[in-house]
Amino acid sequence: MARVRMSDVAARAGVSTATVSMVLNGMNTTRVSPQTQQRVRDAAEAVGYKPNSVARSLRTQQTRMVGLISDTIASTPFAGRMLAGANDVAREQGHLVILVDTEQDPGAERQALNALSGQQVDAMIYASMWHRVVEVPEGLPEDAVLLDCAPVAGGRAAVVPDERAGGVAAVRELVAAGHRRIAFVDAEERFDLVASPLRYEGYLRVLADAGIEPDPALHARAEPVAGGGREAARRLLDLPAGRRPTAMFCFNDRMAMGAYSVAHHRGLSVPGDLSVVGYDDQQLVAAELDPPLTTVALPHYEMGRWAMEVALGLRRADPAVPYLMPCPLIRRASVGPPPAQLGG
Amino acid sequence: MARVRMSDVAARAGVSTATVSMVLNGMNTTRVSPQTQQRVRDAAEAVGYKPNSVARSLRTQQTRMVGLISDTIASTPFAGRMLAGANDVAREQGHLVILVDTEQDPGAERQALNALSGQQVDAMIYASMWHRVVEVPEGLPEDAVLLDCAPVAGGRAAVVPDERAGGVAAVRELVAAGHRRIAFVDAEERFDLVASPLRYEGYLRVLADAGIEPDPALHARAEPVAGGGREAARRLLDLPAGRRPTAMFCFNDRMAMGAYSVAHHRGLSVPGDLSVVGYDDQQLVAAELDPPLTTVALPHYEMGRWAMEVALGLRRADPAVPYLMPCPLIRRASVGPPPAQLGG
DNA sequence: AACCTCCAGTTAATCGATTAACGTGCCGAG
DNA sequence: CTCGGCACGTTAATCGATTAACTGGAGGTT
Repeated sequence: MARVRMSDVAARAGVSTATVSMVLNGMNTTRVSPQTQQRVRDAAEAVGYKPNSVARSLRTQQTRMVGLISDTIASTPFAGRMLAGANDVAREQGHLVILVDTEQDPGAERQALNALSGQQVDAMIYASMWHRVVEVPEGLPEDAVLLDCAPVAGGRAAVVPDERAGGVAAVRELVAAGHRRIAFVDAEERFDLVASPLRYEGYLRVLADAGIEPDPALHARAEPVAGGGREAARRLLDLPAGRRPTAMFCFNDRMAMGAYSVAHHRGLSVPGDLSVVGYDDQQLVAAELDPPLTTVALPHYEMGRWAMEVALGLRRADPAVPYLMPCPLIRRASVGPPPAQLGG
Repeated sequence: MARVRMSDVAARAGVSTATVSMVLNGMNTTRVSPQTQQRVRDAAEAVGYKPNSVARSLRTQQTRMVGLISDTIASTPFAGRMLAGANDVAREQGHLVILVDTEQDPGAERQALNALSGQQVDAMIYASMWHRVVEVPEGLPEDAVLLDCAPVAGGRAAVVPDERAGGVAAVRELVAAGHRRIAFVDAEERFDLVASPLRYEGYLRVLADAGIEPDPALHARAEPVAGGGREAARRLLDLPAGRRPTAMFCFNDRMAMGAYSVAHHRGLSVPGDLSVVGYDDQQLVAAELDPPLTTVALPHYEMGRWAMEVALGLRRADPAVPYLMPCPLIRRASVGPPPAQLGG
């Protein structure tokens, strides 16, 4: 099972390895007669020749591999779509991706950086599995691309979701359905959670455009999980009749799940009595809720593609400011007009 | 920014590259005086030497990289945990993993196989993102390890979840709580879906052990998503009072979600009126349901570790039969005793 | 005839490490 | 004195491809 080398092909075709190399790579084809080219190709086929990319990489100083460092593959189900986007572009370009998970351990991060640069990767992507601001690790190459995170200091190519526009789209959907008392079921404050304030800005903007006075009581914060969503939804639905929201824009789909379950416990129908919009378009969740959840999708696949395209030089990025990837609104069945008795 | 080579270190330390290599790799250390060793190390440090793994790999014929081919990174949120397990072991062993997603396209699969073998990977793992029987792609090395799938023809190292034991654990939990009318909310039949019949076997086994006559009406099949779960749960709860189940073992967490929502619509409380056990322990879902779902975890992380350990020769596998990884029962709050009026 | 130009390849250096085989100087034993 | 052996390294071949520089001969020009 010894691998067959180029010299084996050369011997069989009765030429030098230089000729084999040229023919197989299509370089300087004018210098080799068509007959010889065919002989070489036949020989390669016959012996089952597969080029050794390690040797080639050593010589050409290009590995056609890109390193993808991420802080956590494990803990989020979004990772997959991001990897898929990056992977697809890499494959289209004949590149391979080396995946390293540092589990947010700075030691592992340094080690990974070393391993990848030792491996002579052609490009590098540094990915966060949820949108945040990161301290760029020392030793990350200048031309590395940041994926789903923005560098504290700026100056790097980066792509993040356009959270504000997403918030706008979500709330606009609710306003368009006729709602005026719209709650924002927000996540608790956290220094590195950049999504929350941006989505809130979007929310406020739409209210302003619609001439709706924002009611601070309708901005409920809780832990961004289903339990938090339930807690916040309860507080909101406990408000006196006139101040109670007819719609909730939730920070994420899990909080929306919580809102659903409180509504159902109180005998409120979604969207008959309460409209809900989520965020994330979480796989295997948003579409599975009853009714299916209208939500804003986090463009993980697209961001993955973008990052890889920039990394491979297929697309230019402005290092001054992160690229904002649009978050499309996914219309399902959790938004309807506000209930009639409150309309009048 | 030219990379520094071993010869640079050698020049600075005033020795040959052979010496540098020996010192830095800790080989034959007796043949180099401690002073020289120190000089070499200092020189390496001073010039910031990082070994070039491409060159090393060419020489040693070992790349310290393992190829991980998967059919779909994108479409399942389980992928992450599997990758994480594989990655952790690889890292512990100083290996890197090259990830290739073939998107179940046989062309891409062949291409990936070529790319990886050309890349001279030291080992290879072929992963499916859900448990099934696969036709091993032509060209997959003999010593590749199958992850979350079993080869139709056998004869390969492989690891899959122990679905039967998982079914046993789930149903035993229900029996232990006092239930005797236990439904199995199953997936529709599908030739390559191996989990369903095995979980059903586990279910039947526990009933037999407990002396409970299985009722065919309690084996409900539907599409394995929330909608299917709702449909099946409705059929089951429409059964006449005496035949109605007091507990449901659901094929997956999504079907369990469906069962929850039907129960709630009918004013039934979980687990007061209906106990539910799921399967998968789906991230961001099972624990977030209200009440949190008791379920059987799919051991993705552990299977990922196992596969990588076998691939790297850390552990022996029996190629005759897939290794069955235990599926632990995760106790949360959806199981209780059956309602009293049916107990007497 | 002398010189040039193509054609159709070949030779050999090179990428950056690893490692088997080979010095050298010095000391002690016989 | 001379040979062996050790301590401490060095030389050079090698991994498998790529590619700049070269070659040998046919044919065309002046």
